[in-house]
Amino acid sequence: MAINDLLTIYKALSDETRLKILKLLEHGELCVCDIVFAFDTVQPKISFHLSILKEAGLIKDRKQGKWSYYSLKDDELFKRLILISTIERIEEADISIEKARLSKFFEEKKIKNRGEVCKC
Amino acid sequence: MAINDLLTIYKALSDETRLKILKLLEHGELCVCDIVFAFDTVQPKISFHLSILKEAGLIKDRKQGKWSYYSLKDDELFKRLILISTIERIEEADISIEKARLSKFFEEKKIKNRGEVCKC
DNA sequence: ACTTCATATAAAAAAAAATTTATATATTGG
DNA sequence: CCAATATATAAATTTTTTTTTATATGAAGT
Repeated sequence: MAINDLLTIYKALSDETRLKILKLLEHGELCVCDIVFAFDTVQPKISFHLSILKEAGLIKDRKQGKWSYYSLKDDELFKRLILISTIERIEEADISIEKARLSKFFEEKKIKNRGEVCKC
Repeated sequence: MAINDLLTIYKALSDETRLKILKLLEHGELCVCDIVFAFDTVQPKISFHLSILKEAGLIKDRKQGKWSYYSLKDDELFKRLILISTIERIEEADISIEKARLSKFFEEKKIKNRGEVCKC
């Protein structure tokens, strides 16, 4: 592994928002708007951070209709190690606000869609 | 581990000079002037990077006379994991120039000190 | 005490990264 | 085809990090 690949990975992990995004993706994929809502911020900011995580090979995306779903990409051993040990080390207290917003967002979508499968 | 500790560690690892310093420390302690020579650069720059690695708890220092000797600090499990997997992943090709300079520096000191124990 | 040498620290300048704001693309439903 | 929505991209601004330059500290030898 060239030193530049290492640098790209560590730089990707050197930002609070990005670490938290990885933590939120712990249990499965989320679309951009989920994450935007979780952080109560603007969409280009989240897209920017997602692009850096993707560039580092730590997440992957899947397009479906208008939506882009992002999830962890841990197919390489080193990245799996990094992801597992990093995500495990982030305490619930440090992500609880974002998780709470996300739950609320999911609730709202459920109500809006009358219990139907999530559209976003 | 609070998210800020993780961030401090990953930020410390997000710089080429610092990764290379860790690699150079793989086999034991070095003083500041060794590292300055290895990188063919100025001393405040190296002191700056050493302070960031130390702040992150990845290296420790030991003062002896005029000299400061730095070495890896892998007493915590997570940091040991990070250090081992990081240093192991840096290829020889990416550090060979610095190592060559360092060897030369050691040789010069040996000659200067007539084979006596390294003073710096 | 004075000078030299190794290192640290501080201030200023330069470079890199993140955020904001605006705009573009592409998909869906009418 | 048109409007609405989700996301991406670009440009401008702000913030953070790194580098450079200058100076300070502190130990060792004279």
